Amino acid sequence: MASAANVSIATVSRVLRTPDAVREGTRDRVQAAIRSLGYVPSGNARALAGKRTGVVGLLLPGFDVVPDERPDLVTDGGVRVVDDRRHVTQPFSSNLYFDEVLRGAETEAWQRGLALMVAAGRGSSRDVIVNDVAGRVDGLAVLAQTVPDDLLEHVARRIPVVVLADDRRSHGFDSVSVDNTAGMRTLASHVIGRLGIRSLAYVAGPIDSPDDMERSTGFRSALADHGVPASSVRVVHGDFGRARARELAETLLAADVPRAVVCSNDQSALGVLDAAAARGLRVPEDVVVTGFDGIDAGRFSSPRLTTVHQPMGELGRAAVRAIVDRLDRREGPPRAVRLPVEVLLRESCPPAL
Amino acid sequence: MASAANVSIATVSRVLRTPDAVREGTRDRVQAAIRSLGYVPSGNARALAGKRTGVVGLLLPGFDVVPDERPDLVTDGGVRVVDDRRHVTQPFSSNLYFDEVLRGAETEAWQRGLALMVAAGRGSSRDVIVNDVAGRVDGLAVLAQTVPDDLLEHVARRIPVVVLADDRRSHGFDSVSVDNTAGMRTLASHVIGRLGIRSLAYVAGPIDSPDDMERSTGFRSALADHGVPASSVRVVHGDFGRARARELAETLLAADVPRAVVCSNDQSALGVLDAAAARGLRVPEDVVVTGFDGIDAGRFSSPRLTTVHQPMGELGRAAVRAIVDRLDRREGPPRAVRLPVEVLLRESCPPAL
DNA sequence: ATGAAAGCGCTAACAT
DNA sequence: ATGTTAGCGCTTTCAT
Repeated sequence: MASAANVSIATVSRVLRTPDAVREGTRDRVQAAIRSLGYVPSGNARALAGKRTGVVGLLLPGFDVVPDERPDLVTDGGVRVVDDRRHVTQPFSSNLYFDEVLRGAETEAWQRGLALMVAAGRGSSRDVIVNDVAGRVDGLAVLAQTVPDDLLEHVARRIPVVVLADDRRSHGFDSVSVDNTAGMRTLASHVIGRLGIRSLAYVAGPIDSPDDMERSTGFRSALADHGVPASSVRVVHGDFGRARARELAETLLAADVPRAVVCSNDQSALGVLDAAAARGLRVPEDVVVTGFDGIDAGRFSSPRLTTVHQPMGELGRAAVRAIVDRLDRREGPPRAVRLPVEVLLRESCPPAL
Repeated sequence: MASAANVSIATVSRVLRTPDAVREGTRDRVQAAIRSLGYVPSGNARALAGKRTGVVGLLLPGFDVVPDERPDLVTDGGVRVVDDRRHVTQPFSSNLYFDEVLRGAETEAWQRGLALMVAAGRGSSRDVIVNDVAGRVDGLAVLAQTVPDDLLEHVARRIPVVVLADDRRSHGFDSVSVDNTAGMRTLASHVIGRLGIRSLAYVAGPIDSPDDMERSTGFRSALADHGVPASSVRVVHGDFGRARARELAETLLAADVPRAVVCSNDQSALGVLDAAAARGLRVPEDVVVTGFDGIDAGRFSSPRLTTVHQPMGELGRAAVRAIVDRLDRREGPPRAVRLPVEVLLRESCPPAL
């Protein structure tokens, strides 16, 4: 390549990185050669020589997509024809969540001239994958609970690691998370203060979930703010899943029906909606229901779900920013970025009754 | 690193790549050192030495996310509260399309021990980005119309390139696309042959769209198959957009209403649904409507949209497979993979009337 | 303004 | 079974 333009390899490098440092005639000659030879510089060699890769990594939890079963109606001309009328809508929301994070990270990365390498921490090969991407990038963003702590610590000794959706300062990692507490506090204040509801139930998540803990704290703050005794609130613990929440709500809504059911996440709230419908209770007329997350299914439920929306795309963007920050400032205590959330009032708990 | 375990650098390499070629004691010593030093091997150096990166690239069209505007209701405790009741659902479907492709590619890549680098060909910096990823990967998958041909040809001289969702054999590229023709033919056959409808209208897309051409061909085949004269079908050309389709359909459904409106894509079909609703026509009782693509919005429309579903995830997977194939067999004519589609019969055009 | 040469951190012969 | 060594394709001084 270099020889085709009668220049040294160093000059080719200059044409690519610092074109102004090369005389015009020479530059043109080199560029012509690049074109005619179909030359594309090796990013790997560059990264190796330059001691930085210009790539950031993003580790998502397993993507495992389970295709749903639908009966063949006929197979006509090699094309499957399926009766999709009763087809149960997939709980695709969790995937969407990651997709948005990914898109945010992608956007921010390229805006900063960085490439993005994605990987999903799938099962057994996870360690290999993690090391593999860690060895190719300048910094790594990891979604909470995707990678065990010890592996993360190992990697963090070499490159900046930022944990998403979980405040890990205490573990020594930079983190980007969402303001669960303020979000729930605001939503609950709406229910109690604005709508004037004082008969409440709370559907919590698993006791060990950090998200749930923060949201519960926010909920209790709202109670305190408005002088509602915590003891007057019936609290049940679900598992963040729709089915379990529905079971719990069947009981909750059996007698002495609360005027509001506040849930720690959207899936639970959807389960409560299911139970309310089964019991013939109208939402929001008989009971208002709220969720947390802003998953897509909540936009399509009936009634549509009032919730606290997490800025997924921003999470991805902030992650990349955090990595870049850390790259510029290798030392210093871990930082935690808190992203604001947004309360979305929809039909299941409207602005006013 | 090597010295910490009293071995040569070559032995470290062996422990990592061919552990069995190293005596157990030595291996343990090296692994201990790896752990205690937080050593992560450089993927770049490896790629450089090994003459292959183990990474495939995926180029998507711009991800540009336009956040929608919603009015602030109040801002309470730093948390925005928004009345989201009338919030128009975003046409997020096109994004979902790419997300699924991405997920498919991701899955296939990691199953084959390859990493995945993603980039969105955004505006001006596109050339830079393309070259940047091209220089870092063993092969590149590009979504149709993301990158101009000359750039693609340049890159293709160095690494395998496969074009997605567009049959580019004629251009010399490998490609993975979807069987538009058979899909439309099958769906139209259902309408004509099975439902016995002979009064049809067809909403086409832009005349220069390869997708549209194939679908039109499939449609005409179905007409011929069932002896319906092409001249009896009213054909209008839209732009694949919902708004334009609605305008066209207003006219189409004004008088002499066809029993079926077959559309070249889902967005158009949704526009037709809009028009039908505006005119007080019942779907499917008065007129049946079909689309093509299988976008999510069609699962949530009312009535739900009968369509031909494209296997987006498979597209991504097949793309990675095509790259790997080509890597093993650098020479030879371009190959075109055709993926099967699936007809999904939903309420807008049910299995039977 | 350009060339020469020393690495960057590995892998892959080739030796021992 | 392990060490030695020559690159891989660049960037970056240091000369010229």
